Amino acid sequence: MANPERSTELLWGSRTRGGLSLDRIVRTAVELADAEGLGAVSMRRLADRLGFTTMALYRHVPGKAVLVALMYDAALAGWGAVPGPDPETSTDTGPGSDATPGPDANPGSGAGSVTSPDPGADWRADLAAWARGGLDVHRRHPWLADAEDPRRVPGPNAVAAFERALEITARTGLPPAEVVAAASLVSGVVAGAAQRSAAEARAERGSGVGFEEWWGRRDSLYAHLDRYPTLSRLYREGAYDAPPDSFDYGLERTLDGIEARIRDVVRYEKACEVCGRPVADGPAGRPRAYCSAACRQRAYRHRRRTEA
Amino acid sequence: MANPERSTELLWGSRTRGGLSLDRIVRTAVELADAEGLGAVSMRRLADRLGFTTMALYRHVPGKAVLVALMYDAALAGWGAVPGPDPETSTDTGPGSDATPGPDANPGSGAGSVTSPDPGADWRADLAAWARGGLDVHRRHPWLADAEDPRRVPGPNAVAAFERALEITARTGLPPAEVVAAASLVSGVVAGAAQRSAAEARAERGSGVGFEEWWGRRDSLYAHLDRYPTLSRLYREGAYDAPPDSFDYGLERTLDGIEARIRDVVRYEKACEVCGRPVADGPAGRPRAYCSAACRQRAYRHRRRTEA
DNA sequence: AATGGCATGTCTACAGCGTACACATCGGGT
DNA sequence: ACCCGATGTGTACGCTGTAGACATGCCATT
Repeated sequence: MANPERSTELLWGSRTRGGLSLDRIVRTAVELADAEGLGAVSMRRLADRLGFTTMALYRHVPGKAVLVALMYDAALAGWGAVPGPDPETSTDTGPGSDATPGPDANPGSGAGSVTSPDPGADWRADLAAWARGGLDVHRRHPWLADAEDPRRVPGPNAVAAFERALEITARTGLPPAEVVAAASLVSGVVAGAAQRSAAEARAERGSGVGFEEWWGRRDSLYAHLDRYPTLSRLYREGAYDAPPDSFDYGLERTLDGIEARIRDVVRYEKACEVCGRPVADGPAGRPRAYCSAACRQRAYRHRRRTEA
Repeated sequence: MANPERSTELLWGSRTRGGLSLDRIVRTAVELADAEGLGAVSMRRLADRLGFTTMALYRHVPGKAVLVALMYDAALAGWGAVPGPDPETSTDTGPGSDATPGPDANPGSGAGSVTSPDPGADWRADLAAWARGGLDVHRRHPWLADAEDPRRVPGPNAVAAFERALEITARTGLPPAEVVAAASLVSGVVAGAAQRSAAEARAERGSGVGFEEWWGRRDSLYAHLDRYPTLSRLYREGAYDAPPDSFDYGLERTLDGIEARIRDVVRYEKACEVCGRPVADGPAGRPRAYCSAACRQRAYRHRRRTEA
């Protein structure tokens, strides 16, 4: 050990300064991405910011794809939380701060929960709140949309978020496959809005010009649009003067659609009195009790026998 | 001209072989992207395929961003077309083949069109067909999702497609701003589904393993999922056995939502019998005929006068 | 106490990307 | 005859992710 500086540092320096660690890497990467976008997170820049060389990162992370996966789940911390009335809300960042509130502290799936006595009530408000929460998360971490990957193994935070959506959606009484489909649909609405919002934010930062101003200067484009009758009629009628927020509109329409679907399908949630298979009522008339003529006949014979 | 080869070529070679041209570049780029994804379209590879050097491309295109914009609009050719019963359907490819069917050959916005006598009828079927057409386009060009850009100037094909969606949606009788919002919403559903489909396709090609198989091997993930009660209950109940197609489900729910919105809002489309301004019915009760008490009183006085 | 092995960090190098810049060639108008 | 713009070529720069060889320090075993 010919270097006394190094000795001094090791002997007297703050002990925690030294090690690179997975947590520090991921946390710093998330900060970098929050500030400058996922594109700004290169291994070199990240290493620089951490005060190490590029290749040091590879001692803790096998490659960039995995790093992004870790960032992704870290950023999703808290989305799955039940919004309860407790004041502590901002427990977000960091893969180390185990913000995942253990799904087992569950919001009353089995025994009746105290706060909301009726099981199916207010799924719509809760699902809307969940969606808005997701949009908030995406607004805090605009790069999330760029980090999407259909083959990514979901982490605890991602699963917790989806579990929460399923728990809410399940209260609608829709059949299981549709619960998943509906929750996924709303999740997709959130992801789509987040993507548009993030892309616009990036464009604005990249060009230095705001949305309104940029599109206001496209006169050479608008000159061509007279040829499209519906488009120009709608424009003349003020369709673009005060457009509704596209996320709100999409979310409300989607929830309307799910609501309509519930009206159509919940009556299918009845079991055949004989064989237990689901019974689909007709579009009108007296509700059916049996799934088929065979079962009805079987029930009839059974009744005859026991009554006799 | 010391080079006799060059002379021979110029004198005897096929005349059209020579020039690089914007059309050829864009067409070839689209082919390349169709076959190997947008990521495979680098200026070097594209130039190689065309038999020129990289920098030759820059004599025709200012940069890659513009090239992608040209590819994008070229790939959208045909989406805006009215699906009339004519057998010629596959007029898709190429920025040169002016496939845009001139929006002025319009589908009966003004005078009553012959084929569909009732104006509002079947907006739902038409909009669904438009959405499916869009998904088809995206399936033929899976890279379209990667080429999205909120600040891109739309080309004629993109505008034609949106015009078609607006034309259909306008038949619902929704107010102008909502026509745009609803059409955009459906467009977003298409884009979202296309994105998921493309990402999955790329993952499949990249890993060489199909969706089912890949997720079937994630046992080490599923081992963790017991902790999530709703998720595992739904799984046990078979929610994942025969999942509905996510695009179909999302599209139908979205159209349901628009339908519900029409029921809620179309009654607002009535004009005050006195001043002509729009009259909003209350949430219940007898429909209003006047926009204000003042107008009602004016109408009453007018009636008294004319009857007397 | 010495030693071997492993974890950690560093350095150099490579293939790929978009594109700026200097240069060669050719056709057409002054 | 001359020049000039359009077109195509070749080289080079800075950026990316990461493979591979090398140095160092700590821990467990001998």
